[in-house]
Amino acid sequence: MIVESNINLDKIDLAILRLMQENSRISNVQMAKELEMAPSGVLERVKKLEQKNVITQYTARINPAAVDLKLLAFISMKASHSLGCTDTANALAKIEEVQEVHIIAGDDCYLVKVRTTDSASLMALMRNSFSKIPNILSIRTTIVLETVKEAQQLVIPEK
Amino acid sequence: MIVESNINLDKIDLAILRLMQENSRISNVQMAKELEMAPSGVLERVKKLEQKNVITQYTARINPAAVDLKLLAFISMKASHSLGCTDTANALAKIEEVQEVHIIAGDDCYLVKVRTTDSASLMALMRNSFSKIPNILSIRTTIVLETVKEAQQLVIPEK
DNA sequence: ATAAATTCAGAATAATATTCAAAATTATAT
DNA sequence: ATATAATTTTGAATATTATTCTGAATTTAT
Repeated sequence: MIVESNINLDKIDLAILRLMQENSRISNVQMAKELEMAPSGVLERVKKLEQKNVITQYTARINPAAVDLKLLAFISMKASHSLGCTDTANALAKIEEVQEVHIIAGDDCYLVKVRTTDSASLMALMRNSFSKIPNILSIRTTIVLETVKEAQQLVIPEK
Repeated sequence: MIVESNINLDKIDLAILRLMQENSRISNVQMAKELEMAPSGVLERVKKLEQKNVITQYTARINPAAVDLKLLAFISMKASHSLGCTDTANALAKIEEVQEVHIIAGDDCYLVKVRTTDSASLMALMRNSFSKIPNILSIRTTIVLETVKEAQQLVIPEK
């Protein structure tokens, strides 16, 4: 999947991205007003941003506590054959409670973000799912006590 | 800000959340079809989910590379007066490149997720912004080499 | 400078959101 | 269990918005 670079995005595109990032249910009419152009023109650009995979998804953010997901943890792991081991990362990614899987530089190899109901369910997850992941040498689990900021918005730079 | 618990959300609410999480630009008509109810009824529920802060935002996910944000890093920090030090966390949260700030249990105190253009801009950020954060004893920066999964979707449990 | 390609505006139509009153359902109190 | 109150849902009417398309304008490449 080829990804377009910033070069192809002009000021209007970036403005659309900022608006959409802030509120993806904004109407074309509203965007058109703010950008001072016709709704049809805005729509055209939005379609292209979707096609070019600049916009990858429209999503609703849901309060995790409201759906009983009260525990957030970061797990970092060492692997036996260091990197190159995409299998391990893919196996981690398949676990649905795993929100993020990063391959990292430094002491450990993988950094994983996990959300579960409580510590008991995290324990269950580790017993049932993590234990089956290949090539793991060691695991260090860090429990989040409080999340002060959790933005998904990107700081979209000027052209 | 009071947050409602799962108890008040019935099966239909959870189904709406799943649909909205998957595609926040889905129409009421489409949701109504899938849920086998009238569009107006769906709308009513959505409004309530917004009011109750179950849905906190509608957002477009943007490919970071497309807007030239190619570097992702996690920074963990030790603080001098351990926790209780909300000032430090708040100061971190104010930095716009900082996407997440978590207060964590364990060796370190804060875990921060940062996104910048490249390592040079991360360096600049650390020099200009992080250096001014109070109460920091030590910093450990972990560079992400590759992100295998980065979901924002929650696994919404059954009623 | 010219031609080609792209982008945009404006109008027409299709689709959707929104509102509201009445009916249905659910919860509550007796 | 029954009556009452409160909430939720529906269905129809209206307002708003999305979408399409063609010609004009702008941009880009030659």
